[in-house]
Amino acid sequence: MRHLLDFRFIEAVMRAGSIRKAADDMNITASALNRRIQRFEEEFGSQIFERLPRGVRLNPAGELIMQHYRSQQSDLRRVQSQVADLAGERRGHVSIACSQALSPYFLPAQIADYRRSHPGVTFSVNIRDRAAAEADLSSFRSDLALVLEPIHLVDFEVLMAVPQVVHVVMRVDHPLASQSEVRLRNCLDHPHILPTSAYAVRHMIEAALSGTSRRVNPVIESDSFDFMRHYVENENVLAFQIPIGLRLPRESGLVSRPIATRDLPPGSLILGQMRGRTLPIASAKFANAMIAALQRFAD
Amino acid sequence: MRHLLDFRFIEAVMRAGSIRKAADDMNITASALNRRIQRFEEEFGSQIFERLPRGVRLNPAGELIMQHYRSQQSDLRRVQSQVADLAGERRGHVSIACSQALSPYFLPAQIADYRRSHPGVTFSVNIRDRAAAEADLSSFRSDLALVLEPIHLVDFEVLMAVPQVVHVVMRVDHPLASQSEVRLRNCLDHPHILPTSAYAVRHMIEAALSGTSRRVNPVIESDSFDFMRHYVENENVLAFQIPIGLRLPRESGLVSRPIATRDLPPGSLILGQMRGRTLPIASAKFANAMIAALQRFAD
DNA sequence: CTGACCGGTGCCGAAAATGCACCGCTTTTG
DNA sequence: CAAAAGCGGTGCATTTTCGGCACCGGTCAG
Repeated sequence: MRHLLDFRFIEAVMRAGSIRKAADDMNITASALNRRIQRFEEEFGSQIFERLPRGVRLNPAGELIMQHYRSQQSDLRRVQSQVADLAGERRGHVSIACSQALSPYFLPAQIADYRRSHPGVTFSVNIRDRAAAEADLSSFRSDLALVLEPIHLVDFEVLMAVPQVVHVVMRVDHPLASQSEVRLRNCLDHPHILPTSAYAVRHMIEAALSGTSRRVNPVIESDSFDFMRHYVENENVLAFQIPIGLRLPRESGLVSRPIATRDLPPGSLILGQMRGRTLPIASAKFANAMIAALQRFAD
Repeated sequence: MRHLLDFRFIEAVMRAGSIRKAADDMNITASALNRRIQRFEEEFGSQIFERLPRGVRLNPAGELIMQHYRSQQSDLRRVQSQVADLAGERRGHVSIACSQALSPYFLPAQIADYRRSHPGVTFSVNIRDRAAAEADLSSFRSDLALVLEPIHLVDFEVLMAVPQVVHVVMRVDHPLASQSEVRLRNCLDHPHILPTSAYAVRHMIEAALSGTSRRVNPVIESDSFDFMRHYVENENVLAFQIPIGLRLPRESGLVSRPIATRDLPPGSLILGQMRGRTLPIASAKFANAMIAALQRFAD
């Protein structure tokens, strides 16, 4: 690195014991080297070489300078190696803002899978509603966002989108469980619970009802899909969730059924970044891995 | 020092958020600065800035570079101070981050005393809350920190610790003024004012109450102990402060009483530096002087 | 004394850095 | 939708810096 050039010359002079010999070693003229030394001493504020009749020798200040140089050198090597690791994606950090639906199954599996091949990469996962996720992107708090039906799409650059049909979650003994697809209005006829209006599922359902006379009438509102999932086990109500956030084993006593898409158009689960931004290597690579996984999920 | 020039420019760009603004700040043209950045990135082997539509922003490699720069800067200052000491001139600079309680009496007295015997030594005093003080240490903005109850990050090295019993400050006509030691719960029964939660005194009181049903209920919250001290003169409320920050002459009309230590354990006033760092001569010597003074204070 | 070797300096040309004008692009503004 | 304003980046002429050459004064070995 060029900014350490003076130190390299100083080191050469120290080793050679004279400016002329060092100049010879470094393939420059003695006068040029001499001036470098003098200029350095002047701006450092003190001599670093003792002038002897037969050459020069480091004085105590010079010893300190050399010590400083070595520490500087080693720290720079450390930085460069860290950066190299960063670029080689053996190391790095990925920050991602995502909807709650991704938190139980999809994202843990994705990250674990990625980390099996890139154990040096670390992650920040922030659960955000769709407004906050985009805010995180534009304030650089997150590199990536994986959100259902984001709001603005202005600062938001879509990397991948997969449709998600909203499902209704209920106990197996619920009357609607016998149907393979349920109508939205039938859901509203039964007690149901809904996320708060900050969440896309609520927004989608209300948008679908906007042209009709029906309105939602939730017995419980919550900002936690996890809570709502588990509440269904305790009271025979209907909850809503998208398939990527669902995994209902037989022993859970719960089932999910898709809502007819003519009642409720599928929402888009969108992976995005801040528009125009060049992502860190690790984040870009992880985004590619997720795109592939979402592709498989959509099929 | 000229060899750190590139870093100074990089720092300017980081702060300004754009090359053009930084060029303006540094009194060169944008093209020259632009080329400097590009040349640096080329010889460093990796980009340092993300290019955004509205400017540039440090990327992770750039963060590492800046960290490297700060450490180099501080180490160079150390070397120069050691050299100055070598040359027999007692010069140097001490930068210290401290809690507000130190600002009225202890630190001015300490510094004035030190400067009587070392008039060539200059000082920077930065009042910081306990989180910011440690941040200053690790970013090399301060050599020393003198803080009540620091958060104890890993890279904080304790040089000296003295216990400080929290005192309650009130007017002489306050009902509690007749007691030589007051119970914390009695304080809460009277109108009281408190520092914001960034400060250790607030944190200690809330921690002491955490196992109880009592809560603080301050009529005023402030980040200025000086303001709070003087507010007590205007309304008959209780304020809190540690003894090192207190000196209440009779004519002030105020008195202070210790809070029972079984209610509120004493906090530790801690002098510390960044772990593993070799301080400049001036700072190390001043630290020793302060250690002696704190020792006397504790007795 | 002499020649070899040393650090240091004046001068001049080469090289590097800078300033200026301008490009292509995006965002903001009217 | 067009104009204006900012942004990073680039070609070119100019200025500044740096290196090479010749040379000086001093020390020292033989």
